[in-house]
Amino acid sequence: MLTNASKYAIRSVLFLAQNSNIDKKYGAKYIADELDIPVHFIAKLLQPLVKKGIISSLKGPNGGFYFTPDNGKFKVCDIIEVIEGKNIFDSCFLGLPKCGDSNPCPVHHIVAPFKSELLKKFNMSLNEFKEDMDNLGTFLTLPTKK
Amino acid sequence: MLTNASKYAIRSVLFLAQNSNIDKKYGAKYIADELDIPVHFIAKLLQPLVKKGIISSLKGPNGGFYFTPDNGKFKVCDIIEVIEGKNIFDSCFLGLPKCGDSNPCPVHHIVAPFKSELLKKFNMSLNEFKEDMDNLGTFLTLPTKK
DNA sequence: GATATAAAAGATAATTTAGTCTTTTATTTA
DNA sequence: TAAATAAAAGACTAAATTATCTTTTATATC
Ligand code: SF4
Ligand code: SF4
Repeated sequence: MLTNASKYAIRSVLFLAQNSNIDKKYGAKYIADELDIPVHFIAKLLQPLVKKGIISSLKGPNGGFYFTPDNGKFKVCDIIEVIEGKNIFDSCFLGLPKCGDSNPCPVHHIVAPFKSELLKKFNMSLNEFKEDMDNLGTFLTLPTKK
Repeated sequence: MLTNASKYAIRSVLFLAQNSNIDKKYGAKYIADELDIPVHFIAKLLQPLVKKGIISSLKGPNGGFYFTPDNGKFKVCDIIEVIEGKNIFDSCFLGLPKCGDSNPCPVHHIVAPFKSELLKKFNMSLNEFKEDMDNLGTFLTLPTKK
């Protein structure tokens, strides 16, 4: 459903949202180690996200990637869109040509509500999403690491 | 989540389950046209399914692929396993290393029940699955075609 | 038995996704 | 202003997925 690229990107952005700010930046190397992602790969992925404004970065010593309240106005969906190009939630489960509520496949009643719940979640702003994680105690970086 | 290969295979098997029997066989060409799948690709995919016993086939004139009550004892999961190699439902949504009920990611409460429902469905025998489709009026081949 | 038919088998090609490596540019600090 | 640092940019390699093409084998029918 999601490519590795998207998964990596989402986790990285959320890591920055939770742990960084303008005075506390993280290099690609650190993020890669922390989230167990190939260094060069994540470095590439973060570039377009910076360009889009979903995360911030600064070159040079004491530079790195970081997150500002402004960055938090974007949504998880935006990350996916930047990385994948477009609507990843178009192609559905069995890849039928013209299906949907009126022509449901055998798993539509399972897939459709799942999709809409997920989409609702992914349409939250990153700031909200972060709040939620704090409140619900959900994790992205696992406790075993670091 | 599922590769094209799996999707194609599932749809083809279900098509045969619904429409074929030992006296009514369908060639790869027909199936491909009907389900809008590349001919050579589906022909390749069906081979291992026959070998496994999930569908039946006969060479020569009047030959083709078909479905018997015995074939119907297999499950959708078996199709996926044959095509993909193994447990496709292992790798999860955000690809975290050590997550789960006790270390949930932000979407675990959405993904976990979806996964278990889907797995329940895919663990039904193909005979049961077929029954279900007839009863619920769900489709795989769309009415527009043929 | 010869011929036609259709699956089985195998080799190959194209595309997408994943991952790596090198060079350039911006920024800080000494 | 020189050196060090880290992102940005770009070129490249590898692997998996998707798809195509060709040859062989089994079966039915004439
Ligand atoms: S789950 Fe719904 S949208 Fe997805 S393939 Fe089935 S019918 Fe189509
Ligand atoms: S949904 Fe559950 S199993 Fe899947 S990545 Fe999140 S925590 Fe892990």
